[in-house]
Amino acid sequence: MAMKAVRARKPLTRIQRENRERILEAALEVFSRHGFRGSTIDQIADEAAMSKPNLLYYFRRKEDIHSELIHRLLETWLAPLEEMNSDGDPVREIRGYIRRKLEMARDFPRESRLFANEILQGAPRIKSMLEEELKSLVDKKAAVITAWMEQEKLRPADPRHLIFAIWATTQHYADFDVQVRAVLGPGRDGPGRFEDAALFLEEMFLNGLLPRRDGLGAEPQVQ
Amino acid sequence: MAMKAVRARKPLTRIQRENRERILEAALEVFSRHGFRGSTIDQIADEAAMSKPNLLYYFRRKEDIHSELIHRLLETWLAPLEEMNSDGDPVREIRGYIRRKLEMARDFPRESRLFANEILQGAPRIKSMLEEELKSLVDKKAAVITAWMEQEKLRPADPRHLIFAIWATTQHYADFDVQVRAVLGPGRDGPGRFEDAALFLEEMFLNGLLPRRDGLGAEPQVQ
DNA sequence: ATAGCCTTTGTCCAAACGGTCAAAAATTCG
DNA sequence: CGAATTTTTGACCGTTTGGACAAAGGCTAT
Repeated sequence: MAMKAVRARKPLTRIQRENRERILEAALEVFSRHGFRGSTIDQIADEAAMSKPNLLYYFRRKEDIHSELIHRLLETWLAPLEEMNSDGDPVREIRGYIRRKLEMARDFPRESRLFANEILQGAPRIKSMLEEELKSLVDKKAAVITAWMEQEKLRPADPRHLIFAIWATTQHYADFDVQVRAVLGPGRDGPGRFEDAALFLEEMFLNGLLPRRDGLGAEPQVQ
Repeated sequence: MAMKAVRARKPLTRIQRENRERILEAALEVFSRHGFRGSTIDQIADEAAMSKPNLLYYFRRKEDIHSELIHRLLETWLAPLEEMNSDGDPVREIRGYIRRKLEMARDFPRESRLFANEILQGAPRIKSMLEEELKSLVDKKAAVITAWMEQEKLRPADPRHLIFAIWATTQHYADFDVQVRAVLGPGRDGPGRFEDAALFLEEMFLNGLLPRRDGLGAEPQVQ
């Protein structure tokens, strides 16, 4: 009986490392546009310039590729929030978080869309991770924000909805990129788009839309 | 002589009206979860409790169903922004817009996800509508907001990015519902979720996070 | 060089897919 | 009623899909 080696714990060869990366890169491109069900192995193989059986030599099932992508993504995804430091200046920390998330939307739009696709479809593959890891991280950071508010360094507000708002506004520039470009039009569209967004969001989250009533007239200084 | 539009060939029968609605309702459920490519006619027929050939008697192609849904949606979708009135009080108008959008996220989450799916996939079917109708509506309302800012009724800010921020934050509660629920957990989750969101967003958009420095309230002076 | 493993490919398959069609069943209408 | 029309269905078709497999082609260490 010919034994098919169980690809379990052997170290990866150079070719294996290279080709797995090529496949994951191609799969990110495809999955992020069409979602899991809307993507085909043929599309991915095509994108990776590889034959389908060859691709299936590296990943036995379509789902394995998707699973690997999603799991890698989550680490990266939580990092910016992890970085928010309870010892820092609240305004600086929140501004930094907004900036980091916006940079991720700019530099990793496919990852953002991959994630959005998964959530839109009901997060069938990562629901438990959301309920455990993500929830506990948000709980932790919500407590930090609440403490800041109790020290009256920030206005009182629901910290969880604040986090949602930061997620929503920043990821919007990756996930709804087509719409953003369409609305801004060829004139206003361009690389400066993210700079404008950053300026707007920082101002918005910190000061809101109401005119200031302190009679000082200057923009708010942050320590 | 002008001819009657092709459309008006025959009036729909009662059964046609009923079944077309049943199909569209089922298709909304399916498309909003899986996107166009990820959905199958069988799924939709199943959801509508109808045989596939029967369904195809009412809509010749899968794309026709999707197209009908998307076109119906867009009218509803633009309405809340249309309602924003340049004669009204800016704060009241913006607050009203946020509230209306949030109500839509609460009452029509499937429509929101259908739209999100379409945009995520690059808006292949509605790109031109975004560039024309949506863009011109946003341009119009951006001008209104700009005027408010010039009258110093609002702080100066990019009106288009403000509109994006309102879209993003409100639609988030429909599109990322699974994530929101997971993070809030069984305790904080519930119908009150949207009420909390509304309170947070209104406060956030209008006042921001910084403590007030107008010396009128009980909060401490900084500097 | 050559044995032994790693990699690639052509071929194949069963299921799922979008869609057709003719005929049966139900409805409408004179 | 019965005829005309509309609605429903089972059977079917060509294509696409995820995946299996054995055989062929490379690579590398001895």
